[in-house]
Amino acid sequence: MDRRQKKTREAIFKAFIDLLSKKHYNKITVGEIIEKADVGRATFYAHFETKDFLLKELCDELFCHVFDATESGDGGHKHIFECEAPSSVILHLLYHLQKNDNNILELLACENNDLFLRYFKESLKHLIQKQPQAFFNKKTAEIPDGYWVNYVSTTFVETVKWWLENGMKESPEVLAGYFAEVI
Amino acid sequence: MDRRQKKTREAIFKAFIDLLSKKHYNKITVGEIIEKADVGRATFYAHFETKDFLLKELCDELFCHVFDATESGDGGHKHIFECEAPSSVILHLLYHLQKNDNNILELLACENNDLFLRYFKESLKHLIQKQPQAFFNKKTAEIPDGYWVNYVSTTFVETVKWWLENGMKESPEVLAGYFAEVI
DNA sequence: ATGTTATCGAACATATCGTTCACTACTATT
DNA sequence: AATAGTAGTGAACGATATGTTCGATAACAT
Repeated sequence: MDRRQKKTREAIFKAFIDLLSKKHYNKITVGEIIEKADVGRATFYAHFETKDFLLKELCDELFCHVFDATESGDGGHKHIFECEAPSSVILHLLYHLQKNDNNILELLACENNDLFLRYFKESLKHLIQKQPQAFFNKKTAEIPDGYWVNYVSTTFVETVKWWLENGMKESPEVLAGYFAEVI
Repeated sequence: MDRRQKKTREAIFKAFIDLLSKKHYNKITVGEIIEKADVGRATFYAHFETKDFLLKELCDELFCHVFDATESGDGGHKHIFECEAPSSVILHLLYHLQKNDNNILELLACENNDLFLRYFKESLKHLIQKQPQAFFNKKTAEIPDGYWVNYVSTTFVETVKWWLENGMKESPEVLAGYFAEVI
């Protein structure tokens, strides 16, 4: 990819994340984004059809990285959830969050980012459906699958949100304990 | 209150609910609302400062009615949650939802209404904190209160949402069973 | 060196917002 | 029934944001 394109794209993402952590998505204007990113108006629209698409692409990039990370070269893990015992998937994810890869925390922590949380939850749902053994161990037969998947993913998202809103004082282990407790 | 004021206010609420059930809050314009409500532009702004305030007032009215209903005259209940055994609070609430008082269902069911769900959840939190015995019976000591309250209210909201999205085939009893099961 | 592509920057038409104002219609009170 | 007060009307307005266009410039790949 052209170096210029990459630079522009990243500048826009960065400006957008910056703004998202300070104000509500609805109140952010394209004008603010391009000013902060120091990018021409036409350039913005050459990259993203609308502000909504910008958010979507941002989410795709972030969650793709978090849930499907492939690190090449430095001997990193191939796939977050294939190199771990299923029981520690949650813990692993919490560690990633604690390290704040990709500044994902700013976005999860800030109020009013429902769209963002929705994407997070959707990614989780896919994960749960792929790796049910990590989550389904306590499932009782009478509850429908769809209800259970929704329940588990929501609870996890809310657990993380609560963690952030309360200063992330707990260790990932303690938090995973809370999560396991209610599930 | 002046009959005209009341009529206008209700026409605006009705139009707004109508639109909310069809499209995303962000995409609804004041122009659409006043056209559907058949009300002058200046009139709208005489009643509501902005679209955001309209939503807030709508939520206040609906949730106030659902959570704090006082029916006078026809021998109705004084306060939904004072005339019931604590254990059936959830069931009672589900019955109310099933009857679709105030068209609240359209709003909960439609996609993208996060603001609305937030209000619902906040109301629930207050309820839980007022009536902990209805929800806290299974609480284990190690979990922080804030986490638990958030967990229970979120799970309830998500339970209702799941119910709606799947056609409300289950009876309130069955659904309360699912809820009790996961909690 | 050359053709291609990305960005710039300014201008543009369009849409929505929230306000204003003179005018009309309704309501409550006497 | 007359009147004073209140609410709604509808058109117009300035301000702001949107998404597009286009010629000029600079960076890129080969």
